Amino acid sequence: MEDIAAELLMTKGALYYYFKNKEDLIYHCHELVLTQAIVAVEQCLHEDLSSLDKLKKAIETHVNFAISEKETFNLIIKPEQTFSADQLHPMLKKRHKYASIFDAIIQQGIDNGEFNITETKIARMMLLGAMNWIQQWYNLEGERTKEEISAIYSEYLSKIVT
Amino acid sequence: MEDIAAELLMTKGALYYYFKNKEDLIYHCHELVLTQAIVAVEQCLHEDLSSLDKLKKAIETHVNFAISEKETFNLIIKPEQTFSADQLHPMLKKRHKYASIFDAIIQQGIDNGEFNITETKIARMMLLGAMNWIQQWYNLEGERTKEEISAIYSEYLSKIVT
Amino acid sequence: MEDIAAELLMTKGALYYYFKNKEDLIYHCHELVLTQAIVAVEQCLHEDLSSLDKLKKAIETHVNFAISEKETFNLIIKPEQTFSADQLHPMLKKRHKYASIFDAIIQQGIDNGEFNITETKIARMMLLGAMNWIQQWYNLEGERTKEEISAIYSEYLSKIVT
Amino acid sequence: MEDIAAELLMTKGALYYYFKNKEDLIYHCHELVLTQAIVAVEQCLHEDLSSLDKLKKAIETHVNFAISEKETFNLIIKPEQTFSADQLHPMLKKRHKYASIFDAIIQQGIDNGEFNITETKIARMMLLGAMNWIQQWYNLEGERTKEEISAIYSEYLSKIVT
DNA sequence: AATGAATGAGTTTTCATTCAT
DNA sequence: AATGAATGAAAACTCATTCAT
Repeated sequence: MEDIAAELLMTKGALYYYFKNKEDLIYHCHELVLTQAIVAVEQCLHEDLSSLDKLKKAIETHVNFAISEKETFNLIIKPEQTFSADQLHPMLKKRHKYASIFDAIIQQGIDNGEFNITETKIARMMLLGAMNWIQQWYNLEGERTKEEISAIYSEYLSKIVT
Repeated sequence: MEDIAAELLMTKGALYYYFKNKEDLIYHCHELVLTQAIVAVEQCLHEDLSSLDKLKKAIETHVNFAISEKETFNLIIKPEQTFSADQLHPMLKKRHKYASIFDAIIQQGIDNGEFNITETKIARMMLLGAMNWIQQWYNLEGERTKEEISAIYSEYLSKIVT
Repeated sequence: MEDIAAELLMTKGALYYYFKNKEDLIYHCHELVLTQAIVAVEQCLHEDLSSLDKLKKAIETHVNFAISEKETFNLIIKPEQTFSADQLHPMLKKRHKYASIFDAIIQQGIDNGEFNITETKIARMMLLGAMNWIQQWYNLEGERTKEEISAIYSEYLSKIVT
Repeated sequence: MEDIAAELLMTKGALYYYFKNKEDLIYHCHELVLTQAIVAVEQCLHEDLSSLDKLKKAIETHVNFAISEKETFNLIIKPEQTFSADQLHPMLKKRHKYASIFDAIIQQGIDNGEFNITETKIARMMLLGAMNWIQQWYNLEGERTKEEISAIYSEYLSKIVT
C-alpha cells in the first residue's frame, strides 16, 4: 500500500481515506476498467456490421484495454482468492456480464450462419485467454504498436469461430 | 509455506529440509513439469505426421498438462517477479525452449504450405494463452472430461494458423 | 474522534475547533458532570435530615447521574492513564472533593451514632463501586425506571454503613 | 502486543504463534481467571455453612481474585465492545455462570430466611460492583493487606442482603 | 466557525525463515 | 530426517491530529 501510495504521490494514510482496505482498492480498480470495457464492447455488439466484423472489433477493443490497462484488466486469475464474499459476488457478476457480450456476438454469428462452431462458451474462453496472455509478453518498448498487435489478433483469432 | 506443507502432509520444517526457500520450491515444481512437457511436445514435433496433425497433437498434450498440473504449469505470469537472478535465467531458457517447439511446428507448417500465416510467435502466444486460460475455469467436477476439452481445443485453435 | 463528532452531528474538524485535543475533550466532559454532581450531592449533605436520609438521598442522586450520564460519569477507571500531568491534578482533586462529600456524610453518621462502622473510606468506595457498576448492565429499554433503581440502591446500600 | 510480549520475555511473533490475534489473547486470559474463580466460588456454595457464611466466603474469594488478578479479572467493563461475535457468546455465558453462583447463594439465604431482600440480581450486582471497584484504588504498596481488605468487604457487604 | 483531505507515527498482523532438539 | 517453537522484517491498518481553504 505504501508503494501504491507513493506511485500516486500520496501517503498511505490518504489512500486509506479513500479506500477501506487493500481489497477495496483493488476491487474499485477492476470495477472501473471492467465497466469501461463493458461499454466499449457492448457498442461493438450493437453496431450495424456483420457478426465477423463485430467480433473483430470486439477483439481489437479488448486487446487495446489489455495493453493499456495492463495491471488491472486481467491480473486477477482467481478472483475467489482475492476478494471476500462481499465483493466477490458483484465482481463475478460483472465479469460474467462482460463475457456474455462476447457470447452474444458469437451466438449471432452462429445463428446467421457466419460462424461454424458449436461450443460458444469454450470459444469465448479461448479468445479471452489468448488476448489476456498479451500482458505476459507485451512491453511498451517492443517493436510493434498497439494497433499492429490488435490487428493481428483480430485477424488470427476470429478464425477460431469460422 | 505452512499451507503447502499441510497439503503434502508434512510440516514446514520438513519442507525446508528439501528446499532452500520458497523460491527454490516453486522453481523445482515448475522445472519438473516443464521438463516433462518439453519431452512430450517434442515427441509431437518428430512424429511422422502433417504439420496440422502435429500441432493438434501438441495442443492436446499441452491441454492435458494444463488440466492435470493446474497449479504449477502456468501459474507464473511474470517470472521476473517470482525468481531471483540465479533461477530466473534457466527458467526463462527452459520456457523459451518449450515455446520454440511450438514455433518449430508452426514454422514447418508455413514452410510446407499447410499454414497460412506470417506471425509465428504471436500465433504461438495466442495458442499458449488460450490453453493456459483453461485453469481459470476448468474444474474437475465439470461436465466435460479432459479428453473432450482437449479435442475441442485442438480443433478450434488449430484454425488460427490456417 | 470521528465517531464522537458524528454523534454530535458535527465534523472532526469542528470538534478540534472547540477542544485542543482528545484528552481535553474528555477532561471537559468529566469536569462538567463532576461539577454538577458535586453541587447536587453537597446539597444532600447540608439538608436538615438524619445522616441516614442524607446518605440515601446522596445515593439516589449519584445513581441518577450514573444512569443519565452513562458514558462520562465514571468511565475513567484509571485517570492516571487517561490524563497527562496538566489535567490529571485538577481532575484528581475534583474527584477527591466529590468522594469527600460522601465521606463527610458517613463521618457525621458515625459521630452521631447512626452508623456503626469504622472504615469510612472503604465504605465510601463500596458505595461508589456498587453504584458505578450500574452502567455495566443498565439499559434504557430495561423494565425498571431510573427511579425504581435508585430507590432500591438507596435502601440496600445504606445498610452497609449501619 | 509488543509490550505484552516483552513483559513475557517473548517476541511479538511468538505471541502470535500461540494466539490468533489480540482479541484471542485477551479472551484466553479472561477465560482462565474466570474458570478458576468459578471453581473457587462454587466451592463456597456447596460448603456446609449458613448462607451468610457462604456469602462472606464467596466475597472473600472474589476480593482475593480481584486483587491478585487486577489486570484480567474485571477489566472488561463492556465485553460487547471488546469481543467479536465468536468469542462474545461463550464469554457472556461464562460470566453469567459466575454471577449465577452468587445468585444461588443469595437465593438460598432468602429461602431459608437468613436474608431479607427481594431483589436478588440487583443485590448481586451491587456486591460485584463494590468488589470490582477495588482495582480502582488498591495498590500493593498500600498499608492494608489483601486479607484485611477481604475481611472488611465480607463484613460490610454482607449487610446488603440482611 | 467549519470542513474535507491528508498526515505520520504507532499498532496489529503476516509469513518466510531459522534453529535447537 | 523431521519438528515445534520462535524470530524479525515487512506489510496492512488505525487514528489523533493538522491545515489550507
